[in-house]
Amino acid sequence: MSLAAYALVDCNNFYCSCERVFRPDLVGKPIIVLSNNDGCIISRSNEAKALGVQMAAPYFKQKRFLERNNVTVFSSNYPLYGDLSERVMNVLRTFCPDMEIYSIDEAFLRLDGFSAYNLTEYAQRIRNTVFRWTGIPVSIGIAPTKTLAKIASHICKKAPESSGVFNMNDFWHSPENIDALLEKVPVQDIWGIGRRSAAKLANYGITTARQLRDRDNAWLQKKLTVTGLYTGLELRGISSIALEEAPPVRRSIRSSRSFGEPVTEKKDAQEAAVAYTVRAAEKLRREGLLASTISVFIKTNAHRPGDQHAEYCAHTLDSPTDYTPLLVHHASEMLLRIFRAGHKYQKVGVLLSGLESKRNQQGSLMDITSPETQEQAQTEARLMQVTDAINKKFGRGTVQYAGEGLRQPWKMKQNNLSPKYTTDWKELCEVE
DNA sequence: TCTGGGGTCCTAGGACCC
DNA sequence: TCTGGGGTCCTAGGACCC
Repeated sequence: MSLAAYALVDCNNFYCSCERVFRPDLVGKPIIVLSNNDGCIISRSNEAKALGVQMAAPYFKQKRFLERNNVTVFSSNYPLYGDLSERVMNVLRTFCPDMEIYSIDEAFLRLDGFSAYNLTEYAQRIRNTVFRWTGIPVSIGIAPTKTLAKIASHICKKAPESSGVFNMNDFWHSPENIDALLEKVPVQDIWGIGRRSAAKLANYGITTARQLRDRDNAWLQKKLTVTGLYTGLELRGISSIALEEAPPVRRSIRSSRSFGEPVTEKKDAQEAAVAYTVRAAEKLRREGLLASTISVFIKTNAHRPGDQHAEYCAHTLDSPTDYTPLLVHHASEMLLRIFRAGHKYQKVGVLLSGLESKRNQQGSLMDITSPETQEQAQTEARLMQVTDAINKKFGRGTVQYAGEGLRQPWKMKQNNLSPKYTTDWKELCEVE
């Protein structure tokens, strides 16, 4: 039987690469992309990495250094990244229909059926095509399991001579090569092993992927739960984490942001809670879902130990809904309940959970409710449809809820935003 | 002055039931 | 009144991911 073959296609420094597609003048130069609120650094070009710029470093601490070194800085522009991601995924699908979109910049492909091809060459073709059609450079790791494919893609990024593809299957049948390779992988670089588990494993003298692989199943399960057991099996080449081709059913929708400035006024925190509820409810309807529970949380800045307050409040509705005014009403009320004057708040968030499909619900609703209730439900649904349609056509916030406020002093910072080149007619790229 | 946002899964423990 | 096993469901907290 031939070896299973999973490929992980991973976009290189994805957000930076997206910015460069529209700014070719920045190719070969150091650039970075910041998190929301211009808080910390979440993507670095190779040139920025070479300067020693650290991932997740707070921007304000690096600002001087970045200026001195002529690093170009971008606020994150998610509509742009989402659009380019979709284009990359569409190209990949033409090469392999057995595909799992794992994140905005990664996809797993199941390449078993392509044994007639030389897989390394096939991956090379995928890589070249993605770059030609979208401008995004990718790395591809191939191995008998998803966990090993992740490792293969890391290896490939670190080794320039791999020319963007690393195929572990090519020498799977020489165990000493695989041993040598896994020996060089630190345990915390393995998919599914985070900081806490790595620290725990270090206490048992386990610091490399090879050492983890060689522990027995019972030990792995005892120390790291079943997820750790699966990781161990996958490191041995036994596929235990399946390809998920259909996106999993969503369980929750969250909307939360750090404030641009610390918030001390109840009214401002309440506006933010309302605004986030409006956004979460839009997403709910876009995906044809209803929520049965809404929660609101508020917190102060964890980096300011002198002023700490964090609280959370949940409300379960009589029946699941996607009606914004009702959700806004509950969110607003809960916020007032958890807000305490005298604190400098950093963040408010809204979580919708207990989600179910609207389609399943409608039938049963019709059976048991009165004509008046049905009519009201239809009026509400139409109102939501109309506001969604207007906001889609003319831009978010064209129709706004009064509770969201107008001045919005709590709004996040985005001082280095690039234009919406691909998703907004007003900001299309101009060609001269 | 300034430190992201949005998700999932697993386990333990409590409440409740037969 | 006391005793017991076994099952389900829910929630909070921890850990992980990109």
